[in-house]
Amino acid sequence: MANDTVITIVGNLVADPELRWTQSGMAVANFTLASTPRTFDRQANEWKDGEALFLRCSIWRDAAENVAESLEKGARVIVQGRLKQRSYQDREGNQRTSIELDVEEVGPSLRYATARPQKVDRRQGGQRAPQQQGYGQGQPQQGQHAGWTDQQGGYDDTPPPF
Amino acid sequence: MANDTVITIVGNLVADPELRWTQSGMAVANFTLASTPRTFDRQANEWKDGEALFLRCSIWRDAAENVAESLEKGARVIVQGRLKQRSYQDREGNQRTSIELDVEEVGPSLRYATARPQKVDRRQGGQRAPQQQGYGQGQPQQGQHAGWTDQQGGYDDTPPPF
Amino acid sequence: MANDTVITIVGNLVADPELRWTQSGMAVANFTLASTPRTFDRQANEWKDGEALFLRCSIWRDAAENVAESLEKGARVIVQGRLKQRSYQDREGNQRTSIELDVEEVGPSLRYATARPQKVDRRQGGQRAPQQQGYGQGQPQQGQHAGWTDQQGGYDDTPPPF
Amino acid sequence: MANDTVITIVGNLVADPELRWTQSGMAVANFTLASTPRTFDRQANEWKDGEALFLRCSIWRDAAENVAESLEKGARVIVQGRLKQRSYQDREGNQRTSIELDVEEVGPSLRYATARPQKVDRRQGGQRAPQQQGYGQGQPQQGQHAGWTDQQGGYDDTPPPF
DNA sequence: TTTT
DNA sequence: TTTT
Repeated sequence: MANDTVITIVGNLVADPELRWTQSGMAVANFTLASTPRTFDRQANEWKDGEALFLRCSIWRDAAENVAESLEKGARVIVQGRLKQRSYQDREGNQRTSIELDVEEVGPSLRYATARPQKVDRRQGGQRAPQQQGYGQGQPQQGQHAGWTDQQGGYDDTPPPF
Repeated sequence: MANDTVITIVGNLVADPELRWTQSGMAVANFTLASTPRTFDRQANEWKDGEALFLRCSIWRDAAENVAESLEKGARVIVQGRLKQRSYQDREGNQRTSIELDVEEVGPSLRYATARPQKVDRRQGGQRAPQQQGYGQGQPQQGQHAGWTDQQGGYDDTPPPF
Repeated sequence: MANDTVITIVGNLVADPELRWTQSGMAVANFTLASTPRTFDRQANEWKDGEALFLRCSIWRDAAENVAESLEKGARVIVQGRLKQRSYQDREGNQRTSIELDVEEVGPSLRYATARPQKVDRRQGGQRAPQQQGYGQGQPQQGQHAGWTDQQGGYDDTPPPF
Repeated sequence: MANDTVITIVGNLVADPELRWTQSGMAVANFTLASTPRTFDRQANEWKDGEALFLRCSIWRDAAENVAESLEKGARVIVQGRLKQRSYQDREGNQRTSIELDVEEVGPSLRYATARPQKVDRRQGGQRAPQQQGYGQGQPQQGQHAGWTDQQGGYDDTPPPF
C-alpha cells in the first residue's frame, strides 16, 4: 500500500527564491534551504552545529508568488512538503537522481526578534491595515500585564522549555 | 531512553493570540489552533472536511511578542513544537489533564493569495527595506518569464503535485 | 482549506493493549503511550528526562489484532497517526474533550538490544513461524468481546482517557 | 540558530539490509526504502500510486544488528531519523552529494495481516523466546565482516547511493 | 472555536 | 528498486 511522505524542515534560505512560470502560466518558485542540526558534543560538553543539509525546494501557484515576495536570502522558514526524486542528466550524459522537496506549506519563522512582519489582511483583495510604524516595540502592554500577574493564577513563572 | 516528541501541525487561529508576561518579565503568548483534516469520502466520492482538532498552544520570549504582533484570528500557520500534558483543577476540584503544544517554531502560511507580508529586514534593528508598491501584482516579471519559457528546458509544464 | 494532522511519536506502552470488537465485528485496540522528552539541563550540565506525555491511542482492523499480539506493557514503539479530539461526559455530567491519537502506522522499535522479533513471513496467506506460547491466535478473546459488545454497544462508550 | 532535521518516513525495503562493521567494531546497517506517495487523481477520480522515493538509510550499533536480523526485502517499516548530505566522488572524479537518512528509530509496521512478530522479551539480559529457525544469532557474518574491513577500511568509502 |  |  502507498505511503505518505510528508515531512517538515526548519532552515534558512541560502539565496533569494527564483520565480518562474510554466508555459501554461503557472508560477513556480525554487529555493534552497540550509538546515543545520544542533548536536550536543559530549567531549566538549557543549552544543555545536552539525553539518548543514542543503535541500532544494519547489512550490507552485499563488504560494510561489507569495514566497518570491515575502522571503529572501537568510530568511528562516518552516516548510512542509513531500520528498521527491528527480532525474536529470549530468554533463557527462549520465542519468542521475536528486532528492528535493515539493513544498505544500511554508511560513517565515516568528522565532526571533527581527521576524515581525505586519499583520496580514485576510479580506478579499489583500490590502493590509494601515500601520504607522509599530514594529518591535516589544514592551508589555500595561493592561494585559497587570491583569495577568495580578491574579494568582494562570501560567506560573516556570522557565520555558527551550 | 528518552523520546523526542516534536510534532508539526498546520491550522488556523480561532482567535487573536493572548500575550502575557510572567512575573519575571518573560513574554508568553497563547492561542488555539483549529486543524481540520481533509478526508476523502468514498461514498460521496468527494473530499470533505473531517472534524477539527482544537489545540491549545503556548510560545515564549521574543517569539511570543512576534506572534502577538503578526498573527490574528483566522490566520493559517505552521507550528512545530512539543506536545505537553498540563494538570489543572476543574471547578469541582478534580485533577484533570489536558494536552497542549509548547511551540518552538511558528510561521504564517504563505500558501494562499492573501498571505503576502512584506519582506522582513534581517539587519540589526529590524527596519525593513523601503518598498514602493510591489504587492500582489502577481504577474510574470517579463525578463524572468521570457528567459525561462523561451528555453526548452528547466521545469516542464507538468501539473503541480497538489 | 483543510489541513493534514498526521504526527509521529516514539514512546513506551504503559500497559498491555486492550483489544475489542465493534458490534459489526471490527477489531479496535487501545493503548497508552508514555513519551518522555529528553532535555538538556544547562544548570546541571547534563541530560535529563522531561515530564512524560501520556497519549491515548487507538488502532483498527488487522492492525489492531497485530498490536494486541505483538506489543505489551513497556514496549517501545513508533506510532504515526492523526490527533483527534474526543468528547465525553465526566462523572458530574460535564461535557469534556480529550486529545487522542488515531494510529495509522505502528512498529516496535528496533533500537535496543532486546528488540529482536523474528523475521515476518510475507508470503500469501500470512502463516507465520509456529509458536507454542499462544500469541497470534487472532480470535476475539471471549470475555473481552462479550463484555464489550453486550453493552448498548458501539465504540463510542469507551471511558475517557485517564 | 540551529535547526532540527528529524523526519519520519514509511516505506518498504527494496532489498535485504547490508550489515557491516567499522574497524573499531561498530555495527552499521544500510538499506534502501521505497516510499510511494498515494495521490488522488482528479481526472480518473481514483487513488493512484505516485512516483516512489528511494531513500538510502543507515543505522548504527545494536539497532543495526536488530535491523539485519529482523527486516528483509519488502518489509514495510516506519523510520525516524535525520536527513544527511553525503559527499562522494563519482566515476568521473566529480564531487557529488546525495541525501540519505541517519536512522534513529525504525520499526516493522504492524499495519497488515501478515505482520505479526512474536512478542519481544524485555527482561534484563535480552534473552528471547527460544527460536529454532536461526534468526537473531546476532553475530557478525564472517564473509561480510571480512570483506568489508579488509579494504582500506572505515565506513566512509562506501559507494554512493544508486 | 478556525479555515482558499 | 519496494509495496495490502
